[in-house]
Amino acid sequence: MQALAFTRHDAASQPRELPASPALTALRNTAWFSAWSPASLSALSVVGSLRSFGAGQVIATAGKAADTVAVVVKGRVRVVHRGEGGREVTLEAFRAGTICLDSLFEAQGTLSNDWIAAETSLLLFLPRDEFMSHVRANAEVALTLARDFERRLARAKTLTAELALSDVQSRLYRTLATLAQEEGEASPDGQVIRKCPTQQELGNMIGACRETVSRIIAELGRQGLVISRGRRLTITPQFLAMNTAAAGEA
Amino acid sequence: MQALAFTRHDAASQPRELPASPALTALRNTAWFSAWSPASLSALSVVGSLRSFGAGQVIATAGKAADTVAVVVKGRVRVVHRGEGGREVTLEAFRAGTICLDSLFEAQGTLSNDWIAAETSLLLFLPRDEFMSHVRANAEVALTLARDFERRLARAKTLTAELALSDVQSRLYRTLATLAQEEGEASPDGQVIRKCPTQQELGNMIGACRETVSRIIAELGRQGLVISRGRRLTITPQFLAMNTAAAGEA
DNA sequence: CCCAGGTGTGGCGTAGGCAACACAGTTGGG
DNA sequence: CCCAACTGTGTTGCCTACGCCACACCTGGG
Repeated sequence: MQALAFTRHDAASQPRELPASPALTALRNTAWFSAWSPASLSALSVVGSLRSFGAGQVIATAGKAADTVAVVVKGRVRVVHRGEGGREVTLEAFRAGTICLDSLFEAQGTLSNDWIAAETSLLLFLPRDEFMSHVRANAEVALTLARDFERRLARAKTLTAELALSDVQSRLYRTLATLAQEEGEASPDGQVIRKCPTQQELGNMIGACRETVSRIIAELGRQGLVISRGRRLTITPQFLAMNTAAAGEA
Repeated sequence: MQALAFTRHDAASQPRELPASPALTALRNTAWFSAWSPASLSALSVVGSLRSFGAGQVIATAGKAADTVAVVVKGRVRVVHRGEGGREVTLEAFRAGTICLDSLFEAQGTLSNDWIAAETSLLLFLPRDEFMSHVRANAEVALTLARDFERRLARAKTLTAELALSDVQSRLYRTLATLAQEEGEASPDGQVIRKCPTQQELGNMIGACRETVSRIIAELGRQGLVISRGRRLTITPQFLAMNTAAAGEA
């Protein structure tokens, strides 16, 4: 709202203000907001606040009032549900350029799950009402929102289906394959996943325990389908071929 | 069935406009469209077509082009994913007044799952593009859409979490409880669920097999927490008390 | 160098899927 | 009205996938 005037007067009489607000740059570089008008962006950036989190740090816990939305500027955020016995599942993951939205429409909404920084991350928090009023003003933007939700819904449904009718092995195979495709960098041996999620984390993503994941990956290694060295996991092209579009293994 | 009304007006010599189009009435009575302008509704109703389906009948199968959306005017639609070994899960259920949306935003979207009529149902099919152009024209409506998706996402996340970390028993307890609250009619003994889903269907909803569901319900009956007679299931208030907000049982 | 956090492996116990039947209810046809 | 043909339910037995426990080995960051 004021932002434009702000920057302009900056040079002249501004006591202490960054010439190119980091929040604004963050918004500009965020894929999710690509359809937004510059005016909305700068208006939003004024009321937003940047905060960074270390790997594993808790960003918010279930039950907290959902009065703010978080843009993932850098890093990765996981939405985690904790069960009784210390077990937990990762329900969703938000990578850089996406936005964590939960209970957006409930009047007195509260977060339904915990948000954890999966790695060192930089988040931009925006007041929910402010955010929503911009969405409300622009049908195209509202559609972006709907599309985003649809994508998330599709993912959730896939996971549900897998949990209900596949075994741990196939679930792991599939997530390794997609991980390779989305994160992997090509190399002579195959797709290399640098900074591969912990086996515990992999387990959480597919509803399995650490040990089982370990066993399966070890077996894959023995078969030469995968090379695991420390934090780096290499997925061979053959494995990829087997687990994309087809699914059958003994 | 609609055919009757149709023929009647036809004979009466109205070549172009039905005085009270069944499609329009359907739209008007559908909760999902309550925020829509009358103009949009009648425009849509003109291009919509009503069709009815018997219980268990397949409405559409995975892979079909998602070029139409379906409003559930009467009855209930289940979205089902079929796995290899004949097993299947119910991923979502749409009751009367809701609208089945899938792959709404993909350019060449195809349905990702099968749609089955859970009971005798009446559906109104609308061409997707037509539908979308109305949504696009009105931010408020687009927001309704987003809200709808968010609700579905929340449900999906709950199911995922349960599948990953609760056992069949607690899952069943919870769905029985919600079923009682949403479908049940009060009675001296408790909430009566008339036309309760088959045990097979219950199993599909929670990713369990028929036998297990049977065992658990039988046990509940023995404990007097539930009365199962034929197609009717009665949930006692005590059971409800136990499984709403609290969850712990031996 | 050391400690913490990640990984490999073995054993044990069990939830729950699959198969297999036997007994209802309901439908419908003669 | 009665007997088939179904469709849904109760129950029992077997068998495996996998979670949990327990412990030993890496490995990389301070």
